[in-house]
Amino acid sequence: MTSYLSSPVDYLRKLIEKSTSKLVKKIPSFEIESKKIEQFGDYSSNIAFLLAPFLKQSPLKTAQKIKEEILKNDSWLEKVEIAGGGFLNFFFKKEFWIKALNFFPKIKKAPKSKKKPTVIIEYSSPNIAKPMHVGHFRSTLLGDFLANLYQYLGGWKVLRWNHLGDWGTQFGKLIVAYKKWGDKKKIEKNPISELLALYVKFHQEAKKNKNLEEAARNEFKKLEEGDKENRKLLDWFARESLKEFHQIYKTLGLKEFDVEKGESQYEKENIQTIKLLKKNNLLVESQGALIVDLKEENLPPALIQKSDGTTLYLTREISSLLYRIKKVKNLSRILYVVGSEQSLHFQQLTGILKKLKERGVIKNPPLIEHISFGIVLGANKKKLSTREGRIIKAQDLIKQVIQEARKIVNTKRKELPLKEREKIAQAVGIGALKYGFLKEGRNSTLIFDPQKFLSLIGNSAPYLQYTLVRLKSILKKSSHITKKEKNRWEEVGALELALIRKIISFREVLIKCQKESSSHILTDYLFELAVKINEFYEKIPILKDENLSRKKFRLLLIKKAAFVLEEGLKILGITAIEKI
RNA sequence: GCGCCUGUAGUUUAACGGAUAGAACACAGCCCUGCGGAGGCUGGGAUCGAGGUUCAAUUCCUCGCAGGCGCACCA
Repeated sequence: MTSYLSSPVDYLRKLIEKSTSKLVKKIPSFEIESKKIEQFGDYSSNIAFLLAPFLKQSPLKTAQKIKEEILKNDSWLEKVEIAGGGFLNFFFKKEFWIKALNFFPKIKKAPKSKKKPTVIIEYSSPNIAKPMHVGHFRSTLLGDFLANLYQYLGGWKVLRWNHLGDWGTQFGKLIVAYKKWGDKKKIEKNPISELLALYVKFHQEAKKNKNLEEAARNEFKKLEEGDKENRKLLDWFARESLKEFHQIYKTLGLKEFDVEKGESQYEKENIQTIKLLKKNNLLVESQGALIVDLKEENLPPALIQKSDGTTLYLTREISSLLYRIKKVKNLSRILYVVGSEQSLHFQQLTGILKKLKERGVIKNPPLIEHISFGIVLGANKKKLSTREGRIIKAQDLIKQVIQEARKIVNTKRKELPLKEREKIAQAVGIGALKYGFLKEGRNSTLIFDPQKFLSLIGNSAPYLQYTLVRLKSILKKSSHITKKEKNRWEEVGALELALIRKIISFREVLIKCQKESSSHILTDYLFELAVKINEFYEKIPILKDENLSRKKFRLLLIKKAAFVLEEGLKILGITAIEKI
């Protein structure tokens, strides 16, 4: 009944649909926008522009007609204006906004069904024996955010999946290097940097000694053929590396993964995969290797087995996909949060899945979606290469950001005990880092400048954290707010209205984030909300107000805004601290 | 060579084809007798180029220019 209170947009949409159904047979999909400029109303629609050609009238006249119909059907609008040659601008009554604020954030709960569809969100996926670097942040943070978002919005069983890179000829190189120059104790002490050093040394030596590459290929071949010694080494490398990765995840405050499974775990499945593809006449021999022809999909051929009989990245990806389809109940969607440089890879994977479906091998394949994002380049616009040591390690960056936050806390909050300052520095530093990645749309190439992530002012996590702390501080100092009290104060000003509008649209923003698999819509929204609320309490003293009902109303506003900020930060994975 | 992506203030960026292109940083000023100044307010400054489609183009199409990423035995 009151669901329109949580979504004015839905209300308007239905209203417009009802009001135009007499005018045309089929209503084209139209737009309802929340407007930032006050004179354009609370929301506006372009419906008249779209209907005008059907009615063979000017947009202006069409708008006039629609407006007449709307006024017959509606009871919540203060007025409807026509402007800009045919835009319909809607102004809600204040009464509506006050009711909506009291109602927020209640929503209609989706009926509880036992068979929730499962979504796998695959992200982070670091390579064993290599340091995690800034390139991994985009996947890791966006993936964690998406998983939080799906959980928050409900209706899904979410599986967080870490697909570890622990297979391939590079491990042949590492085994050669370890056998030649490795030191077990050193590695146990400092696993990844020691393993990386070995890897780098291999490449240096390989320039002089050409037999090394050959030896590496051999060691990897042995690994694929099940050599126990090499397998043991690989598993050990993996265990030691994971220790460090988990440390980073913990520092970043990520939720734990439900599944952490390396590429090396699909040996049996690889055999099955190749059998399956062969059986369905999908494999073709070409230059001694086995490929799937994807001309029908307008894609280059997909290499499945090398001429020496070993598998490739794509082969293991297919195996992993088939494994998930077999093991995960109600699997209906997989989001691969992986860089855009792999887009061909996922197109090929999709193409192969399609062919398997056409042949009836897989009946209800999940929707697989590559959530791609632009690569992260160094400040010199060059790719961050592990091999050449041209990377910014995750741990170093985290330390740097926390240090920056610590400096500020130490000067601004000298009076707090050390422990508390440290807690703040952590939350602020890591928050700023995460926010820095999440606030950007995911398509553009990110040129990574560490300085940028050290900024703790402006559109940043600390600004939001700071705002929230202040809001909470105001609420703490007030005792005039209870849940039961209704707000009767109705002389709401423009600032308050803008705030209510913003607060109410929280859920719409989240849904948009889900639809577009992007976090920047939420960060932008939270920032705008914070700016508005800062402006609000900067200009209007609340606690000193002698008009009690106005004061109560404003406190309610603060309370709801704080709620949105806190929930929003949680979904972003940023800690909302009590003190700052 | 082929394919995909990107081009917006000095910098980093936002805008399902919509009205006056929105921010942040930096820069120039202003506001501490105030619910926490990691704040608030004011100001200057931008759509790579040329065509086309449209009532309306940063957005769509074509051709350029510039950058990035892929393209068979790496992952």
